[in-house]
Amino acid sequence: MKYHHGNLKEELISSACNICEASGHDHMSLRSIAKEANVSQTAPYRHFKTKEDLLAEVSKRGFEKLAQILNQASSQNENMTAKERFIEMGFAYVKFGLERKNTYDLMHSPIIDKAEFPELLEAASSAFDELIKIIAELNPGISDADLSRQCIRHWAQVHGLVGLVGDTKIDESVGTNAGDAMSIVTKDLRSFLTMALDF
Amino acid sequence: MKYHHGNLKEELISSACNICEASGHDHMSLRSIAKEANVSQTAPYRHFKTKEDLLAEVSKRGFEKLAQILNQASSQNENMTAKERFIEMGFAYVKFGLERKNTYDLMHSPIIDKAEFPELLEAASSAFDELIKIIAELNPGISDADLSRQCIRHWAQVHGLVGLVGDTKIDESVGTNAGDAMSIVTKDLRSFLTMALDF
DNA sequence: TAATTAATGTATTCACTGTCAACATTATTT
DNA sequence: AAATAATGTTGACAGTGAATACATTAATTA
Repeated sequence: MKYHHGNLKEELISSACNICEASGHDHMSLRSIAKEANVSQTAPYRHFKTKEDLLAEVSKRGFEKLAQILNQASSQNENMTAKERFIEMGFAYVKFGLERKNTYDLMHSPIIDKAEFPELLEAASSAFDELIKIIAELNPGISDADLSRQCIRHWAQVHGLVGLVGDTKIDESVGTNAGDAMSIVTKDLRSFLTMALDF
Repeated sequence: MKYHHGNLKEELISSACNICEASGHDHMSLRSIAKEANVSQTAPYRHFKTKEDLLAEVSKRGFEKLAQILNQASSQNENMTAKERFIEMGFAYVKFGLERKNTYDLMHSPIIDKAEFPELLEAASSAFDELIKIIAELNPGISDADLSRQCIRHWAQVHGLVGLVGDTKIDESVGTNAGDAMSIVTKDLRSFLTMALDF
């Protein structure tokens, strides 16, 4: 085995992404990440100033993936109406958030101060821009202020839904009112979104 | 100073609430909590099986406070229409989430497995029930399934908004599209909610 | 009331964490 | 070829949640 790894930074990020998705970011230690790359516990410090730096990179990739997924959802199926593509984006968003919940949690975790990571900020913003595009297309001639309001409104709708479902998913078995309500939604997510994202 | 504290459990919870609100739940150690109560580092283990138990208690109090705030928002001002009271509830919800963001984050943090804490589950559910009441009042004769859908929809709306604003608050200064949009919303939150929570 | 027991506190220790400083090896530049 | 920068390792540090064994006080019971 050679002393210099050659591609350690990339492998650390990839390991971090895997561990995060598999176990959640709170079960994520630099040591375990380093071990998965067969490298000493302090090797990551040659590539990341702090653990937060590495987490920010994982978060950034999450936002990039999300932006890509949203773009796909709206750009493929050109035969659909703008509104249908909008619903598809909403569906893709919630699907992403639920299927990759641990990553999604990290992306919105307060342990990463986004203001300190301009690239992360930009990745998040570019995902948001996908939403702006479709909403603008759906509302020709809308004012900038109203466009902003509608984007926030719909973004908050899907973002909140991911959080709620993720929170209450297990509760279904317990049988609280909230849990019951949630199962009704998740059983037909697309039709729920068609209702919730209506204007 | 006497050996037995007398009211340690309650003081630990209250200290934990304070530290959580002041510094966020990730800067919250059992040791610091114990120190604030002038007690040894292992004393909390006589009252809480694990740290998660204590955090769950803090979270529970947060949900209780939230339920109380929502109830107040709808029950005071009997002169308002149901719809106006509904908007007031939404406003009170977002206000709570933003003003006590660290507590709100803990309440929705995945580090606490709500399924393991029935009392926490019930506190969260009782906050949700406040929403059910007003939505049912607003839609007389609504089916149970539709009632669920509307509750989830509006709950997700305000929950998502708290998350988004909390996430992007600092970004305003950076001037991303998302940050700009957010400031438009927060400058007149009540009118935004009047739009976003409309049917 | 006196003795026993349960409740509630402390001291010590453990494995694990992020991080730093000092040192080793290899790649790159001069 | 020599000097330097990049990238790796070892060992240590303080802080963490938690377990164990022990000390003190409160509550129960004979």
